[in-house]
Amino acid sequence: MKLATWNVNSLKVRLPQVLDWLKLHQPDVLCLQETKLEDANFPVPEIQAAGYQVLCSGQKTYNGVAILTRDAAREALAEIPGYSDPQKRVLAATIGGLRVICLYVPNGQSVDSEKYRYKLGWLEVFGSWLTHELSRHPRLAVLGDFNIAPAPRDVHDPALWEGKVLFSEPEREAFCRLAGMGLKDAFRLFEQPERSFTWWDYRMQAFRRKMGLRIDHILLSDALAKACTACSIDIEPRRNERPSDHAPVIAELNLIIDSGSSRIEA
DNA sequence: ATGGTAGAAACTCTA
Repeated sequence: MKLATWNVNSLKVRLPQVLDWLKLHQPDVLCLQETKLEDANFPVPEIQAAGYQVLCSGQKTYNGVAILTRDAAREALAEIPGYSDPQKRVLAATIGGLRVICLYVPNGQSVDSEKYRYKLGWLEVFGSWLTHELSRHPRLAVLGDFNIAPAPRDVHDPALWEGKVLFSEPEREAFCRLAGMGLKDAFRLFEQPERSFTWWDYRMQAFRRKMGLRIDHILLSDALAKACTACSIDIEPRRNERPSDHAPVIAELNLIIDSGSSRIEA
């Protein structure tokens, strides 16, 4: 089975690209971020026509997450229990015995900003909830835009980015804390090309100049990491006309979803 | 020196 994540930066603009991508890659699950749509305006008929069911939690203008899934989802949750946040950034669902969490971590703007403090606080709260989710769901995957480059090799110019938002030490520590809960960075389970990134700023021709960061991730619990056979970044959509500034990330798992019995078979 | 581009929305904010 294939799990994927893509920050589309407006689903309204990117819907044709998403439909093309679904057809080409046929993932079992696709997590979307920055849909920027209220749920009432989500393009459900178009997604269903492509063979996917929709779970979404969105708002006007900013943020918004969704999970597109071939198989039925249950136990959907659109907020971290006990943490009321008007910003729609998290969506969890159980799909055939697999717990999937789609997330859009706050960007943080700059390290001296109120938004940066919100980001670190958000990660703290998310981490506590994740501990609880992991205790209930050994087969768990967290996919999304983490807005954190975990290591120097995930940044085109680590010296330039040192201490900057997306690569600052407190953010990297927060990422390590999540990974330390028994989650594996699927991308780093395999040998990868150097300078592998998932986001390139629209400005200064960053994509053409290969000035990117790897900030979109798929984290897998140990049980799922053992079944993971590949993980890659698909940079092709970043070459499109009117592209998202992010590329999709795909993980392949040697598992079969059995939605009838909600079990997973190796 | 704080640039630049894109999206949504509404003359600005967020990334």
